[in-house]
Amino acid sequence: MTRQPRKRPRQARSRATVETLLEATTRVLVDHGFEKTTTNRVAEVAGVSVGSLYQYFPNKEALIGALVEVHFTRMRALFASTLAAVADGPLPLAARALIEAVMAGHREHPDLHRVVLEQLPRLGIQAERDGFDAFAVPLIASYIERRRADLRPADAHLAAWVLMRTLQPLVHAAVLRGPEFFADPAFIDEATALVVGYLAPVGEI
Amino acid sequence: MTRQPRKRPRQARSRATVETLLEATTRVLVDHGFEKTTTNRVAEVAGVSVGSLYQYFPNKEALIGALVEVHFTRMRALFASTLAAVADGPLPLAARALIEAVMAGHREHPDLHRVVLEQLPRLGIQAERDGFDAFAVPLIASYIERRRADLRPADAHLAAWVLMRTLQPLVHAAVLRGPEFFADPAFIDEATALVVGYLAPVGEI
Amino acid sequence: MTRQPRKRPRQARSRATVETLLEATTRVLVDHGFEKTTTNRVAEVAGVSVGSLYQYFPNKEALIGALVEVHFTRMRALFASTLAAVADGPLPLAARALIEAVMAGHREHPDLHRVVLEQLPRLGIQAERDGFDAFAVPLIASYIERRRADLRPADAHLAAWVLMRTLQPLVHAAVLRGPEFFADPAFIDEATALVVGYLAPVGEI
Amino acid sequence: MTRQPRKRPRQARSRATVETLLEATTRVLVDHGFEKTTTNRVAEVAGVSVGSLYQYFPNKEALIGALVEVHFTRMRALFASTLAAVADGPLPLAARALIEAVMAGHREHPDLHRVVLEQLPRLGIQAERDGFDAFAVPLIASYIERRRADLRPADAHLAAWVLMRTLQPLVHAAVLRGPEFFADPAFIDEATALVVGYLAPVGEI
DNA sequence: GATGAATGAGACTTCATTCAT
DNA sequence: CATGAATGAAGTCTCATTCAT
Repeated sequence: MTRQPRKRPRQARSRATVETLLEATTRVLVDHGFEKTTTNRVAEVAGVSVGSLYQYFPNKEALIGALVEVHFTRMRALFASTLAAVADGPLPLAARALIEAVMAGHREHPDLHRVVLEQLPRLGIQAERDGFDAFAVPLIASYIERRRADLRPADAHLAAWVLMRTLQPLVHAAVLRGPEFFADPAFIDEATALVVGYLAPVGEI
Repeated sequence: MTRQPRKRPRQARSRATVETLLEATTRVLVDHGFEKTTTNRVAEVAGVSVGSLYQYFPNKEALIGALVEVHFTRMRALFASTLAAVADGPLPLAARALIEAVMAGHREHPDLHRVVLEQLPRLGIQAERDGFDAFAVPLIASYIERRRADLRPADAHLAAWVLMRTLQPLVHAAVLRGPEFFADPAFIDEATALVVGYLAPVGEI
Repeated sequence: MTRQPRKRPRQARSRATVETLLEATTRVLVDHGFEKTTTNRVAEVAGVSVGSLYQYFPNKEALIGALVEVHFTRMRALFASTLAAVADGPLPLAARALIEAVMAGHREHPDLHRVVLEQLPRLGIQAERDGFDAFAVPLIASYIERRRADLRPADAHLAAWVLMRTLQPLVHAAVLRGPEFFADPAFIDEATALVVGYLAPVGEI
Repeated sequence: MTRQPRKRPRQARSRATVETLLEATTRVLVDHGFEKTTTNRVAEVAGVSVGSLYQYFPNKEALIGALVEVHFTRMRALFASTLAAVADGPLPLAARALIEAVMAGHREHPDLHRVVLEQLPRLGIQAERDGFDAFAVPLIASYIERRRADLRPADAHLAAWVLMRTLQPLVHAAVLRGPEFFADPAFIDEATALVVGYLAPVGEI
């Protein structure tokens, strides 16, 4: 029911336990899949008793939820800092940089990411609102807004949403196709062309 | 394990049973969600015994799988016939027609489709690729190939894949946002712009 | 409940069906083991509908029971005729002949025999009374009785029972050890020594 | 699949639970037979939840297997100590002592033993060999070896195997015939005669 | 007589969660 | 705070048997 951690760990030991539990959850999720991820198994892998798990997470949902939150927190930071760095440069460079940043973010733990993304609907989380979109779409929208003169879209927010809902799955699909495909520069060229062609189809910039 | 129907119904009676079971699955899935969709409940709603369910579907997965298959079969037919009809016209019209066709395909049973789309990952990532991409990507690739002179992409197959992995999630996201958003013509405009901008950014056609 | 065939097949076709069903039962039993022997599978292998199976056998027990009965009928005939042939010769030859006869009887379908013997307790059949012992023990007892002067045992019936309960499992164990062991003449020598040593330990005959 | 206990009980409480479960299994097996012995019924009789049962036994087979193992462990100890005690005395006394020991081992819980013996084939033919033969045959073989001068058999190992595969079923058959027969001293006389006649038919010892 | 679809009780097993120690 | 034994509702699936066609 609740999806907040039952209590904020104040002591160092508690924080360590929580950390260990999240890592164990990751491993079990990646190794065995969601269906076989039981709280008992997670506790065992974490080297902790089930009771302790329930000390920090009121239920299974909260456990997975915390993991998802970690993922999104990392991605938000990555995205925001990259955008800030390239916001004033030419569009093609900015697009390419953002795409590469997101791909880099997934390259680290592709298995975990797949499993996390697959579980979003099940957690009743509106990925769009609670996850990443709610954070990234406004950023992109204001970027488009600022450059409105050079870009095609009339509705900056809608365009930002379209880009998000387009690029994210594209990157995920690329991740899932495996590292050989992933490393192919042709793919990044095409993704960049998609963004640029959508925002500035006449090639003004 | 298996996801094939256990046996083909031969008599009229059993064909009706299979039909009833699929309808019941749809209803239970829509009303209660995947987690609460049990074989017993489906059988009960279908007014049939569990045993009969297992006569035709070796397990729960096969039941959902059959539903997904029905969905994909319809979509493939819809996609192929629409593409055939617009393949010789101007690109923007073709793009718009295809997008509208796919959206129309989802408009019929939006609840069912939402639930089917949410279950795809669980049925194996292959589902999407095998179900639709393997069918649609070659069609699009040959379309691009034929018009290679007018279009930007060098690698027709890669471009077709990018479009598939881009548009499909975009449409799905739109479906999941609900009917109000779905009805907005601005969304179709933007999706069309995405395709056109990607394939012919300088607007030759 | 009942263990009698539901009705005696009078027509040729019926007799053929019963025959086919028994053969199918044998094959399924040997190939899949008792646990996986279902009436539906037997009917399928027999190329007959389950309904037809129940036309001739009131329940599963009766089906297996009929098979067991066939086995015992063959063995009884084999045993009786062999004993009749050697009853008047020297004990060691008689013993050896009987042992070899029983072994020959098992050599034909060792898998079937194993499975039949394993199922005896489950069928609630007192192997000793209904199966083979009730038939063979009196025969052996009367053999001992007739030669009482030359043999050790005081209680012919008890001795016959001991021999039965001794040799039968010994032969079965030999069958289960496989054909290499089975073919070893040393084994038959030992089994013969067992019988002779028991009946006439001082070697008078 | 597995027939090993799922986890070793560490606390006193859990050891008690395992004990209770085995006793309950015994009772249910004796009262209702194998077919009607369900894990739920066993748990209920044990006054424990099914979950607890599955905490210690991965499946029904393992439960029965544990019972059988207890039986064999007792029998092995009984057999080894008896043989050690009589190994240096005269053969007839040794034979009689061993037979009586094994019978005494069965006399304690005849119902349980009957049911265990009936289930052996179902648990895999290996059970007998692994459970007892692999242990007892070498012991008997070395006994024969040591007295090779006084005994008939040339191949000590073969003779030991023949004796095992002969006496064990004989005792079991006696157990299954019920206590009246069991108590008859004439039976033990005959069994002893069987062993002595086989090993030393000329009666030297 | 034959067919085979349908039945449904009941078997085995899992796992999130609690609570005595 | 930690432990881990215990819980038990609930889920998936099987199969002997029946009966309408």
